[in-house]
Amino acid sequence: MKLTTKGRYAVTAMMDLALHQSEHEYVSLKSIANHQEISVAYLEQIFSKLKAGGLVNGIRGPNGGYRLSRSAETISIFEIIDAVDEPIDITRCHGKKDCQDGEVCLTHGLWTDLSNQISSFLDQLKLGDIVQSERVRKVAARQSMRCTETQQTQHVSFT
Amino acid sequence: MKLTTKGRYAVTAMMDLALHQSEHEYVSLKSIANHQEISVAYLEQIFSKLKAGGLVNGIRGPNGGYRLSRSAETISIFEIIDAVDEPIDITRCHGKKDCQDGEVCLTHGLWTDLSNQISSFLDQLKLGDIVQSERVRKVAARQSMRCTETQQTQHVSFT
DNA sequence: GTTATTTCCGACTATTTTACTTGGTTATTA
DNA sequence: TAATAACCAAGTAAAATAGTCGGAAATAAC
Repeated sequence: MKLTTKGRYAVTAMMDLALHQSEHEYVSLKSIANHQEISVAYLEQIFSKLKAGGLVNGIRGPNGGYRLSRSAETISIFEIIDAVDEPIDITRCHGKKDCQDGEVCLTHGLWTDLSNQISSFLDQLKLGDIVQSERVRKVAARQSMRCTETQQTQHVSFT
Repeated sequence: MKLTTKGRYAVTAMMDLALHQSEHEYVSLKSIANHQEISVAYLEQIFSKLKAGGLVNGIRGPNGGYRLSRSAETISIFEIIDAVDEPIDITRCHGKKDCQDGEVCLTHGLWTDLSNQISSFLDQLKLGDIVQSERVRKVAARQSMRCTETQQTQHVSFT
């Protein structure tokens, strides 16, 4: 798996859903866009993948929007990132194990170990855990108050 | 930190050094290039960073090349990757903690936790550990026998 | 039934990053 | 003096990323 801004946006947006879907039946992308300073168009792209991954349900029209398809406690961060970022394998030989003369490459095991390490960490972490945390609740409360402000361009460097 | 093919090449090249510096006083980039199917020019770029990071010593001229500056047991995989790949911070706000109205962003803690998780895993892993492994030794032995073969282009997808 | 809202969808584009190559210079040994 | 090999700066092609744009279809409110 890969970690890009798209993946981070996805996690942030899913947290926004988890935090606000008690207030409104469905949460619109517009409101998420306001909270998180991501364009609606880009959120659409992200949510089409989240929907394809079965993580959210969407309905159209006025008062429409999205909901989590399951409880936040059962959705892992891994699932979210995995749904939006292209899967990649960290190994040089694409997991084929025959990158060099039909044998595994020198560092094959190292990269698969690392990959597993990251995946398992993110899979243990549930959306619900993060939403629970006190700090997140505070930030969310603050964000609710300031929904329309000048957009800052975020120059993000993690690809 | 970032994980790119350059970082993987660096680790692989460092392993090659560790495996062969007992045979020759200094190991040339040419020989590494033959073993690992990386161009000498690209290896030069990588080694200039490894040298700047204090991980290797190089000397010029015939029979010249590189050596590990310390024992393989004391060099971590983290150090190697950190030396060649641009450092990046995984958080949206560049670690400033004031990405939104002077407070931390919604998922700030999540990304720093993940970043720390990855770094600590890679820092515990020493070059020596990997060289020790039986499998690696076997692959290295095989590679020693086939130093001049047609170059395969490796289409790597982990950025 | 018309209008506003919102998801849905495909294609397009600018920028950045990656993964190299090229063309030299300098040091060292034989 | 010739060969070898590190050293260095800059350039480049391809890929990936981070979006935008223009519409179409569904639904609710009026």
